[in-house]
Amino acid sequence: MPITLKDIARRTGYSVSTISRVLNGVGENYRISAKTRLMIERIANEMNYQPNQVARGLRLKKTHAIGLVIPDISNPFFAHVSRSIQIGMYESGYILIVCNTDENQETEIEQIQLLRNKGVDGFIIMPVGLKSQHISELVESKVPVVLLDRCFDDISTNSVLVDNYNGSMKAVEYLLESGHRRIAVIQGLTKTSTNDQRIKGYLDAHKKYKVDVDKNLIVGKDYRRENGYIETKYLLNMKNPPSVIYSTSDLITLGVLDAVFEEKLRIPDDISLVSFDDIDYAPYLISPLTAVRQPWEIMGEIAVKLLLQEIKSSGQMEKSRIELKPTLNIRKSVKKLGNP
Amino acid sequence: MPITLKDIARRTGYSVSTISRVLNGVGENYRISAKTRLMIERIANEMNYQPNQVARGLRLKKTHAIGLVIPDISNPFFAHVSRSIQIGMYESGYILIVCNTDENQETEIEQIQLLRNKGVDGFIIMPVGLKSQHISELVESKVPVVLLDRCFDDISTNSVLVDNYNGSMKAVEYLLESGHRRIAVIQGLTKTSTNDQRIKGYLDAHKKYKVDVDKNLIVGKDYRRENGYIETKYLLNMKNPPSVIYSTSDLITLGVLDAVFEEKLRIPDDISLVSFDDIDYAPYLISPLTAVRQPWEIMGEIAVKLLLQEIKSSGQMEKSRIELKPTLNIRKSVKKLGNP
DNA sequence: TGAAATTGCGAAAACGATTGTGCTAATTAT
DNA sequence: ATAATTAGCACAATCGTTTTCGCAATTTCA
Repeated sequence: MPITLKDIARRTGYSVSTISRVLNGVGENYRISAKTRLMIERIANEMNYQPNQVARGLRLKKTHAIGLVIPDISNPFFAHVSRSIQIGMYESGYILIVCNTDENQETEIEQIQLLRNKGVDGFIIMPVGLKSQHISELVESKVPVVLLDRCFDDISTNSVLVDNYNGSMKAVEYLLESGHRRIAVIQGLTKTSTNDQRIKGYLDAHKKYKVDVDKNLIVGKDYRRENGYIETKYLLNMKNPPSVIYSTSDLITLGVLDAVFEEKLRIPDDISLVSFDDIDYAPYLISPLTAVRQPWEIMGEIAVKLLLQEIKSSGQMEKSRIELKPTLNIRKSVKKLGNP
Repeated sequence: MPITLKDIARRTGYSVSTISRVLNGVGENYRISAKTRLMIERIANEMNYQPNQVARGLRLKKTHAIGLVIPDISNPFFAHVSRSIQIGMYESGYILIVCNTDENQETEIEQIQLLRNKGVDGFIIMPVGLKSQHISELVESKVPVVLLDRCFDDISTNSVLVDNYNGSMKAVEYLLESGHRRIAVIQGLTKTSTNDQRIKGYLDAHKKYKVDVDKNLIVGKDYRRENGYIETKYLLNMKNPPSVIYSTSDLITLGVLDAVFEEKLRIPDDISLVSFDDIDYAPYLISPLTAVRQPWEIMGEIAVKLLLQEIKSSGQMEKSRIELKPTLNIRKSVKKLGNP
């Protein structure tokens, strides 16, 4: 049985309220004498008193817990961001309740509701991105929220993301400059801001270079490894296959590699590859992977900062949307073609 | 303002206790008439009542939250296990409070205490492994605990781990059979069960093959990438360098790769490499990596199962220690040497 | 018809903390 | 000497649930 204030009260002879005040350091305000204070503190220590945070949460309507909602913790991008968030939040005295939505919109809605009932003080959400109403309800209820990675244009929230449009554009421009003309792209979840921006970048880069886009080269529908595998199999077996595959996320890239190796093709000799999301192992892949890197740690740290501010200002803060620049790490997975 | 039982009571004219009983589905036991039940349920739905889990947690002394304590969520091994645990727990109605200890023993102790105060119903802990007293205190207090990955022999807890000894032995035997005689090993955190078993496997494999061990080839001290980097730099520049480096974890392997590439060496021509912990990208590394694979998902699922049982039996269950077999995935990072 | 049984529900005490208000004794002021 | 302060603390309400106990009204039974 854990020690409660009542136990200390019995032991010391003082009342529960006095104990509470002393242990909260507001004894002086209530004119608790120094002698009493010291004695209470000593006994509390002796008994190793640990405040029950559930009770405190009920009374104060603050749990010092925040909900972290992510699609998939085993995805390196999310894992790194999560770590950064965890550390920042813990330093500020918050703990993290982590939920995986598995890229399922309904699961996300359900989990957010559950977390609200648990009384979390705020949310950092990397949304699936298909629906936004449940999130705008949060915002309207003045629940502190920060969106990460994907965002919505129709609701005003704090959000942290990378400039997906420009990152994608840079990557595709690089491909075009390298002489590629048939550039396949494997999309992530369509109808999400992130994906649409990346595709827009892809299209606009083509436009800028006055290269026509073959719509058949725009494939894929979600962020799973299988999506990468299936679409790559399809692309590689086209009558007129692409010379390069642009994968829009690290898990997709893994599927692409599965298929490329199954087909016994070599990168970049037989097929070039570029990826949005740079993983730790990218430099050491069989063909060091050219990839767009998102600043993980920074994204996490900024999200933490925004959320803490939002909590402090209790929803009165004006929302900020922070967009970070991704960088293109050029390695060796893209073949230079002679100007065609 | 969220709706409370009191609000529904006012609206319906019934008492808080009646509302509570009806919404908990035990109305019949208390002879609440069908008419009343239906009416209360209807109104509760209309008002979109969501029970306050903090209050419920206080009253029931059950939060339906469990603490997941891991060294580092950005490590792929831990990330995969965590995902598996998250999914299993969520299915059973539990949410996860996740803490990163950063391989710091004191942080771990602190976080476990914090989680207890938060009233978690149980723990799944992947301990740092240097101290065990705080964990045995948990067990003595009948708090449900499952240890994962690393464990302690001196306390009796549920634990799930791989057979590190045999996994390590298999890997080193393979190296010896491949003709290697100077096998360097980069350790993880020393004095932890996991590491010590792996080193024991390393030593016993040598013994079995009657090969003397050069103690200078046993290096390293923790699981960080930097450790892999530094020790590899050291090993590669010895007067009599090893022909193969055995890295005991994926993060270390990353550091090894950093150093090997910096030295412009080729794998396996100039230096062979084998790793404990198989990562998703292993087959696609510049030299497809030979590695010991731990069954992530299964480890997570078993941990969940054990914890749920332990919670149900409220600490009366006999503890089980479940050891899984790792497998050696042989790829191409180890050079075959002619029998020396 | 009166006692016993049943129906249908409410009051109130927890759970463990925080906090506004109030009360008594000692001290100070007048 | 009496009134006014002040020091030092306790009471009790509160947060939103759950649950034990019980009570009045109705029905059943003899």
